[in-house]
Amino acid sequence: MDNVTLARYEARAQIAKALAHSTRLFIIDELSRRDICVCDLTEMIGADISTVSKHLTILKSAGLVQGRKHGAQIFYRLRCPCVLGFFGCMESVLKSVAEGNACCVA
Amino acid sequence: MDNVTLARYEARAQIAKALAHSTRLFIIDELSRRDICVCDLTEMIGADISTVSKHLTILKSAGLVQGRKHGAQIFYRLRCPCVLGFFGCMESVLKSVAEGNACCVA
DNA sequence: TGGCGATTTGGGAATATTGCCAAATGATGG
DNA sequence: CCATCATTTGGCAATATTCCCAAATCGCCA
Repeated sequence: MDNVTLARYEARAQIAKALAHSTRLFIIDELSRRDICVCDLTEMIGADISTVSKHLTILKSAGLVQGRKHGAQIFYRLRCPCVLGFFGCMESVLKSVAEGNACCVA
Repeated sequence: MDNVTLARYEARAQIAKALAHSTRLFIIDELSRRDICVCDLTEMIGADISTVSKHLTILKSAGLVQGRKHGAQIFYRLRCPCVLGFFGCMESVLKSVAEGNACCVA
């Protein structure tokens, strides 16, 4: 695997890593419904606000969300709704594993 | 976030984690073209065979690939081709980040 | 059965991630 | 300017991941 190819896969892996945490998946799911500020997300999640902020930083670095200032608050929004398609795929995988049968065909 | 909801997100995160490594993304990409045995994958990747075997174990535990014995070799195959859709999404994200414009709309 | 090639497992060191606290920064209104 | 609320950053301990080597296992054939 040459360096260019490797770099391509690492860039992709960075996005997958951003999705590889339950809290961040929750955030994306909620942001798919509406834009939410950090303090509201923090309350929903129940973790320290600095923890939530760092999760948002990871999602932002991956290009998945975007922050927009509104007064002292910062509202986050989903930048790439296509990731939601992946949620559906994850559900089919989980379902097929649970049932022991084949997975989605395409 | 109640426990049931959390468990659901953690199950999904497990799948995202399986995709969160360049080597494993490479493996999935190759397996989308044809079934390949561990030794061939090892040669393509250029890592220790035990490392490749562990990557395959992670993908298998996530329900993404499946091994099939053929003599002494084990051929792996993609169990859930729907993950390939995520590859396309990752490319749009990367492209939109590079160009600084909006991402995929759906 | 014995030996060989293919694969997995165990173990451990290097590295990365997670999540809290404390402190710094930013924005707003008095 | 000062106080206050919202958010980010720094730092650190706990935990998880990665990857090599060595050893164990598995399947086949002589």
